[in-house]
Amino acid sequence: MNSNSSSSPKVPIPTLERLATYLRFLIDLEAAQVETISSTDVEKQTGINAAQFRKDLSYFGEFGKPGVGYNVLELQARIARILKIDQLQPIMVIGAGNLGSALIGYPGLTEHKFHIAAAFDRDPAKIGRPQGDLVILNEADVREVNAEIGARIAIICVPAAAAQEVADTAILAGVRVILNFAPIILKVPERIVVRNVSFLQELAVLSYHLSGESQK
Amino acid sequence: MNSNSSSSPKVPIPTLERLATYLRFLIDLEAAQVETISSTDVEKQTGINAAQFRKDLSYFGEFGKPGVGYNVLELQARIARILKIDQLQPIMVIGAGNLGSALIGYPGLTEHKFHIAAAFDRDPAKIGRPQGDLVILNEADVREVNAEIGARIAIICVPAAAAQEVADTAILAGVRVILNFAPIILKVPERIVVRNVSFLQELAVLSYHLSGESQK
DNA sequence: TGGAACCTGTGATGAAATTCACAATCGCTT
DNA sequence: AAGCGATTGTGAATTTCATCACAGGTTCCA
Ligand SMILES: NC(=O)c1ccc[n+]([C@@H]2O[C@H](COP(=O)([O-])OP(=O)(O)OC[C@H]3O[C@@H](n4cnc5c(N)ncnc54)[C@H](O)[C@@H]3O)[C@@H](O)[C@H]2O)c1
Ligand SMILES: NC(=O)c1ccc[n+]([C@@H]2O[C@H](COP(=O)([O-])OP(=O)(O)OC[C@H]3O[C@@H](n4cnc5c(N)ncnc54)[C@H](O)[C@@H]3O)[C@@H](O)[C@H]2O)c1
Repeated sequence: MNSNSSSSPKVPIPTLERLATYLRFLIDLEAAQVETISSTDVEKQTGINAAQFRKDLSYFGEFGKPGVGYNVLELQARIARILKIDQLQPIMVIGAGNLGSALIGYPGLTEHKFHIAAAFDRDPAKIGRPQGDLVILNEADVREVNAEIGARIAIICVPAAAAQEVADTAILAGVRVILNFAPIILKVPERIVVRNVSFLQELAVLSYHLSGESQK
Repeated sequence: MNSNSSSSPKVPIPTLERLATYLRFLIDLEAAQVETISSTDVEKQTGINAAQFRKDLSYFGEFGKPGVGYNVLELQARIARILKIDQLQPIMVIGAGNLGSALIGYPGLTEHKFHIAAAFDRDPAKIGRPQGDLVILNEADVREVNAEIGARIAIICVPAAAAQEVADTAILAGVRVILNFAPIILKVPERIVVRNVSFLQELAVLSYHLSGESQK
């Protein structure tokens, strides 16, 4: 049921997930004026196995120098390139409620070259309201607006009952990948990639780990 | 770097994650007044492989009846029990900014028997302010307050720079597992389980999938 | 009562991801 | 210019996870 549409050498999804972690880490290293880092340093500071780090990178070429390590700035740039966030990546947010608003105001996105180009809602009370740098637009105009901004990423922050519908709309408007916060499994065409974020799922796993001896 | 501190029969983490999905699904089925469901139905409606579903459950005993399937209510109850959310599970939220506020107001938590018992912040402008059913408390009082409420789960919604510090505080206050939203890798004792939620990571994976031929 | 349709639980098998382990390379020191 | 410690990149080994496939239950109906 999955998504490896194009690329040839089949990069593991967990590798991609870690890539984002590395990028974050490298940005912090840059801020700390570290110029070079070795895979063992990475392991010490992030807990990610050194060989794992090297292998992850090896899917995309050679990045380091034996005996020395990796140049922080260069590696940062190359990872950004791989993830296609070396230049601003436009995103649309659908649903400007509690969660959508938090995202719209989140500066971390910009730091990683994600740019919320438009936010939509269906509630007349919200449409037209300024929110951060944006004005909330009418969800009915998704298609028309996206013809201009060309977002291929949509973030869905509407209630579960509306999620499938707005996903369909977004796809019609040219969106190719979706980050879904609604607790529902979206049905989408093969070519569309969806990732779900579920706080409940995370909490459930944690709760499970509250092992046997409840009070101590 | 990881978390499988205790349990004996070694349940795969992905299984635990799916358990929460099943629970959500079963709640929706209950609302739709479905009484019984088979693993093949689950596959049809969620996309999760039927054998996977059965195997996931098999780690915890036998739940179904051959030829019939699973009783929705019973399975729901048993999964909730496994995940320790069969009765209200108290949680503390630290950081009542954009994200923390969204969580505090999120009704989905209650539906899954998670209960935000207290929310803390350090900003004097926020302390004392009502928020949903709660009043924001002073972060300096985490320990004292938790002696009363006994939360073992903490959700960290403070800026990265403060995250390690509040994690330490939470652990001192008796917290055993942490859901961390700050983009930083927390250093915690072995026995503490941490899960990180990173929107940036999710977006990065999606962005990667915007394959080759950029404009169409 | 017997047989067909339908399901579960699980050992066996296969696929994917992680980790190991080592030859090859680099820069420094003498 | 040769030797050494550090570090990379990557096949091979290992571990973890997903799927297959089937022996047994269960129900229904004739
Ligand atoms: N708030 C949280 O902490 C949280 C946590 C996890 C998951 N979620 C999920 O995220 C989603 C949004 O949560 P929230 O708390 O922001 O809810 P919310 O009710 O605050 O916001 C939902 C917004 O979507 C808008 N909306 C409804 N139908 C729409 C449509 N068809 N088109 C466009 N906009 C539409 C509403 O007007 C509202 O502004 C929900 O599915 C929720 O389950 C929220
Ligand atoms: N907003 C988002 O959409 C989003 C998305 C992903 C990740 N995050 C991460 O979540 C965290 C919170 O994000 P946010 O948008 O809510 O930020 P925010 O600035 O709106 O809120 C942070 C809150 O933490 C409080 N705080 C700071 N130091 C504290 C301390 N020591 N103890 C207690 N409270 C303290 C601040 O007073 C503030 O109220 C950040 O780490 C951010 O990177 C946010």
